[in-house]
Amino acid sequence: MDSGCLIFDSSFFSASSSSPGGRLILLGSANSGSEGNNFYLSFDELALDLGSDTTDECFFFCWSAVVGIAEEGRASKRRPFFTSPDEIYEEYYEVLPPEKKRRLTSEQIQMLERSFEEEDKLEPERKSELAKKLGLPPRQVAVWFQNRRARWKNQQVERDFDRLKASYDALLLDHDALLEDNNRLRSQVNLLLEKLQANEQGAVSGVTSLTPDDQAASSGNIIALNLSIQQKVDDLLSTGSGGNNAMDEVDAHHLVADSRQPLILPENYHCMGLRETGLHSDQDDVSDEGCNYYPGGAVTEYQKQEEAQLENWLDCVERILLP
DNA sequence: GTTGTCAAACTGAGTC
DNA sequence: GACTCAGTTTGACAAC
Repeated sequence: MDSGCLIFDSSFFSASSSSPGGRLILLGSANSGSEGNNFYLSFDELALDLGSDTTDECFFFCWSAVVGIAEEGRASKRRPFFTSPDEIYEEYYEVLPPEKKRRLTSEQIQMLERSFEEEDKLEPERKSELAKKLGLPPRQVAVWFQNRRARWKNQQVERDFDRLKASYDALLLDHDALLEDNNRLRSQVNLLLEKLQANEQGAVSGVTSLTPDDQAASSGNIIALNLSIQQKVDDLLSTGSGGNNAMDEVDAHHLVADSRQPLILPENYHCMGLRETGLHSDQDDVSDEGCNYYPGGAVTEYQKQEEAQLENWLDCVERILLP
């Protein structure tokens, strides 16, 4: 007798060989032995057979015919018929010698996966039901669900990582574009500062280094710069920074709190930038009424006012452009 | 034969 | 006590 076996009542042998019970008996009679009126079948042979092509229904039918379990080294342990499939399962797997890892069949895995998709938690009733359908001990079904939940969690972490990385890459592109804008605007500011300084030196000596055209161009540049930055800030505030939500929520508010106010220029600033040369910002649709026009040439009060305001405004620009 | 990967199974702590 | 979870161990299997 093997280390574990089932003992069948001799009356069981009268079952038809075409029935599930008959199939089991045929196997038993072929591979095992007999003791008096009882016949035994090794667990190994039984498990092998049940694991191959025996249906779930056959499994239960067979087990309901079991009348006892015997183990090597102990007196034959007799017991009445099992009263429920669960009881049969428990006793079968308790007596079964500790197996090495049981690989699940693809059919079993498919059924488990379908069940997992429906619900990743396993209530006791569902566990028993699944265990019966699969021909597995409930404990193994529970372990499979536990491991499956762990695998799902790992996969979720990987999915989150991919999503965040894509978001980061997009943000990086935004950042690079902003840096480029920053540098371009900064060089414009430097250019204007240089011209401003040259103009100041000219004022001291009574000669302006700026021709009327230069002055007009300079003012035009300032207006364009102003509009460019204002547009940039407006874009950031209204549509976000290139469609990145995280940036929208953080940086746009940052701009509102820290940087927008300085961009509010003196009321007549855009007017002072206008020249009789006809230079006029296309985007500037504010009326020209009340504007101060000043003639080119020698330093005037207008120029002084403009320089003072320009310096003030450049401070504002610096606060925005410099980190 | 060694190594790496994956999945089954186990363990201990925490929760209800 | 039953259950879940994070972490770990162990065995099966494939690739080299």
